[in-house]
Amino acid sequence: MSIVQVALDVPLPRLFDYLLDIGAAPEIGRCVSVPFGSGQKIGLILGITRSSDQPSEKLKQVSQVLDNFPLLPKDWLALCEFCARYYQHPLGEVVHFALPPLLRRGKLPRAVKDKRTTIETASPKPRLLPEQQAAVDAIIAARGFETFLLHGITGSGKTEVYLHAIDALLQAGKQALMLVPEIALTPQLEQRVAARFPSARIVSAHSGVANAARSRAFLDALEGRADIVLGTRLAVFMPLPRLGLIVIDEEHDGSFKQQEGLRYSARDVAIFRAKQMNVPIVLGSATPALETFHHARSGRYRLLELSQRAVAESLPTVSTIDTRREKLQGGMSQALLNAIRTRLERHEQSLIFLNRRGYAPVLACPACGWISHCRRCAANLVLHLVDKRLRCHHCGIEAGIPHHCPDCGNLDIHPFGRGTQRLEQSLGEHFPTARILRVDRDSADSPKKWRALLDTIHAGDAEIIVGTQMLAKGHDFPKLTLVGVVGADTALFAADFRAPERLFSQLMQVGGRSGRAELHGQVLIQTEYPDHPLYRALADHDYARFAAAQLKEREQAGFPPFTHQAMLRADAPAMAQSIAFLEQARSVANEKANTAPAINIYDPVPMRLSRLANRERAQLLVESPNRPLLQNFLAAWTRTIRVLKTPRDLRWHVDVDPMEF
DNA sequence: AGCACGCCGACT
DNA sequence: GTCGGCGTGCTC
Repeated sequence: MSIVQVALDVPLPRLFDYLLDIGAAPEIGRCVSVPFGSGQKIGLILGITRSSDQPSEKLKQVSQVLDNFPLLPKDWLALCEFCARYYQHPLGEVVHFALPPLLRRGKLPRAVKDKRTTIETASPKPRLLPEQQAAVDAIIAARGFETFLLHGITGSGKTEVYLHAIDALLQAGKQALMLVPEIALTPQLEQRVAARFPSARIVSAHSGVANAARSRAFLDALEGRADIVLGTRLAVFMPLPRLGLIVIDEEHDGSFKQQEGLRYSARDVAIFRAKQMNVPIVLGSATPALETFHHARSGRYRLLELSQRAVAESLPTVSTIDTRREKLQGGMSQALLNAIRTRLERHEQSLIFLNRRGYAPVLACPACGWISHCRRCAANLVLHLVDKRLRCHHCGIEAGIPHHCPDCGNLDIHPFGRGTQRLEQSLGEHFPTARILRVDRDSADSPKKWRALLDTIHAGDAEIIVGTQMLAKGHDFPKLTLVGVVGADTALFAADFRAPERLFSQLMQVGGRSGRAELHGQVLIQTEYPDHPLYRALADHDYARFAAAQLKEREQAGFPPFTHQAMLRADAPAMAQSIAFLEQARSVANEKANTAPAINIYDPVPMRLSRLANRERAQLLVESPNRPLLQNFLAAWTRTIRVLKTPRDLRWHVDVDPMEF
């Protein structure tokens, strides 16, 4: 008779001990069915012991060992353990999250015949430019774990580098894991990979894959039948016994961070995994995350540059339109209107890119350029209209709303970025006969509608497209030669310190949508800050200069990657409850932090009201320049918070390396 | 998170 | 007298 420690899908940060009779040999990684409370649950054996902390009369018997289930490998379990520890999430929940839904419920998918379509002749391997070849050679030559940053401008052929590296790997009998952002996982990419490796078994893992297929893909990967796993962030949990290479395409993309439940960053988990499995990992982007670029500069990652375009297209001309001296017409300048008119005459397409993602509104003075800045830290104050206060989302300091500009006395101060709302109507008024298409979350709220909109654009049935970030990536519009950018300045002075980084990346991508070999592309950015370094760097297509300037600012301000952060968030029916909980959590944190110096605990801050009715959210930031220290602190802190008495309808979570402010 | 137990209001 | 509201406490 032995005792097994079982991970169960319950939000409790511990394992549960069960008796297992001698008839079945206990194995770590084995699925079991156990009695739990009044019911029955599926669990995973993570430990085997002789004794238990629990009194022996409380121990129940394992009901059934699911030995027709594959044994989950040790490295996969270690990956789950890492995530549980790093993201302060119950291990049982992590293990179950990492399993596909069918297996999670103790069911095996029905076996299907291998319906891999045999393609007659593999699609040819294009010749590589010297830079691409050098990158491929460096990746192939890696002995064990090494992190590469493949920094390549739009059109420089990053995907070809991945495919060549994967090719070399497959020939060595290894498996490859390739992660792509949510939206980018289009059938096109799957087809391209499939056409390139006709004899390889490729499996997909993303939310669009049905449950049974996802479970089969998981088993194919686990049992070594799959050669290439292609998927979104959740694919980072696919077990791969012969893993030889990990690729993260568009590594800067926000969709690699899960924003609920287990708040993991698939990019960071993948790096851990590469290290654990001692294999190389390639992070690819035209605009790497500043964290990644910082590591590449410091030599921790190896930088591979692709500076030449592999395709016969020139980069678009990027310039700014100074809107300070001009009365805008429905949010648009005369220069932008003229540029659109020219495109209409030439039967080319224009895209008006609206930057109106939910950036927290900051108060600004249009006369002198004053911005509501926090005097305690490097962040900007956010306008909360509900209670007419200005608040710092970083440190929590508050102030009233000034009646006039504190610098120049101007009475007409208002939230930044106002005035882009009317843009669509006003386009219609200026160009009454033009076919205008709006693409945003409302007009493209289903994949079907989104598809239809893209088809309309491709068919050339739209002359002016008005859209948000949705249009920035993944699609080529052959007749598009003008991108007008409106409302970009909000990101320069947003409360979120990552906003400029995202803006740069988006504008770089959206600019890449315009122009072809024979049709030169143009990007026009309307701004009140035409000399801002971000726009200047963009005009020069100089990511490195922009990144260096941003990193300098981040270092001075003490923001990531020069510090590590975690956010405690709470939501409850009333803001007062959320704040009260965070205050309580802060006071117990302060006690702990006394023994751990170099941990900064800020004040609770109400978040701007969430659209979800009747829940009000607040957050509390914790920082440390020392990651292990922060980790230890968080582990002890969450243990204490869990036993605090809280209102029934209050929920809280910890977000490690948060991306939302 | 479920799910049971438990102690106070309107009902076949 | 009971059915049922959801507060609180436990799950090896």
